[in-house]
Amino acid sequence: MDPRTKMVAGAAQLIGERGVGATSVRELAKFTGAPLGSTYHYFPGGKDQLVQEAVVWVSGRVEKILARAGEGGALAALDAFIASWREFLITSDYEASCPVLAVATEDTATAGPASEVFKTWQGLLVPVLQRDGIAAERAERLAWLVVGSLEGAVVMARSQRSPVPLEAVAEELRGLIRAAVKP
Amino acid sequence: MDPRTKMVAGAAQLIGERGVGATSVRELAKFTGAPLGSTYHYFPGGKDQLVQEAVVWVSGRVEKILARAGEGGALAALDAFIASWREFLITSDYEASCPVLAVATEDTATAGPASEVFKTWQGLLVPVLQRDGIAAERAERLAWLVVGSLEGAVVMARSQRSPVPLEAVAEELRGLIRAAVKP
DNA sequence: GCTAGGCTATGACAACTGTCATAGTCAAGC
DNA sequence: GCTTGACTATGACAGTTGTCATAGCCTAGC
Repeated sequence: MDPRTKMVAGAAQLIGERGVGATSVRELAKFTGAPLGSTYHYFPGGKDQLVQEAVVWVSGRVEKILARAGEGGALAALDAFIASWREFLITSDYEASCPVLAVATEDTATAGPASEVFKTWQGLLVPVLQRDGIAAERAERLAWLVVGSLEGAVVMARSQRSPVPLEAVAEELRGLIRAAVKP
Repeated sequence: MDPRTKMVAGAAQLIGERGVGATSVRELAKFTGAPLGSTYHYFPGGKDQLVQEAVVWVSGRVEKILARAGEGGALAALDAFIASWREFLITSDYEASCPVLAVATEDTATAGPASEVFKTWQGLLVPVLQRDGIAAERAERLAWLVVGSLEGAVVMARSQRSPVPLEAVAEELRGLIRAAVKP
């Protein structure tokens, strides 16, 4: 893994664990084994650029999951989305939450890309829901519910250090989508 | 309003707008019109204590809303919960999101109280749902969904600078609770 | 073998952070 | 009127932050 993207991935991880403010450039360099000097070689835009790239990097991974599973229908997309968050929480031992949400919560300088990411995820879900026979307006709403509730559930699961909030939300979401798709 | 609680309230506001890391003690003092020296007079525990008190202060307000509206049944509680977040977003002109979530997202030093707050909110909702005839396990899950999805929706609405995500989530939540209560 | 350029190493800078000590103010209670 | 104690004002501290300049390394390409 090339050192540049290792820094981006490391930034995503650290931001997910401690937020943007508590993630210093020095610490990130140490964390990824890169020299501090390299940071401004790879990222002339400084910390802001690093944070932004971390956000789009995370978004790219999620988009891939969503796009691939979307072909299998709404329930498959939902399950894949849920599973990826579950795995994310478990492999981090409930230390990390979504870096995109962390960025969106903090200062507004780098919040632009984060805002687009949320819209992108929601926008990816909408046609999948529609293809399963859900009306456009309802699909828009349901897509917001799925993205919003899972983002919220991840924070709460991490904070409780327990899978319960995520699984509860997942179960209700499944029932709701199943009912919306069926009739 | 006594200057001490003015600092607590100000901390809650600033944390909701910029996160814990980006909220400095000096800025908070200036923001609330209090002298810097007073901070450590009122809060010998330093910034951590301030952050913690801000979290419980916010929680107290929400608990009061939830408890009062809960007497009117599940739908009333839900509507009150939604309304309070909507007002929160509008009066801050979509600059603020939930301070508790901001704390929970960032460092783990002060995350303990935030974690309890989420559990408290969820726990307040459960008996209200049960009293409307929803089975215990389902009520637990629905309560997590309500708290989690609204927390998520607030972040996304703020980030989109638009009420759409919140209203979408609100509408779906209303439908779900209405259906769960009825039969 | 040598040279150019991507990368590293080191160190510095000004600004800011949380924290605290100390001295000063000022109103309430005797 | 005086004293006590809550509060304010000021300034300092050590550490950390983002940022960048400069000097060195070290590997491709000729």
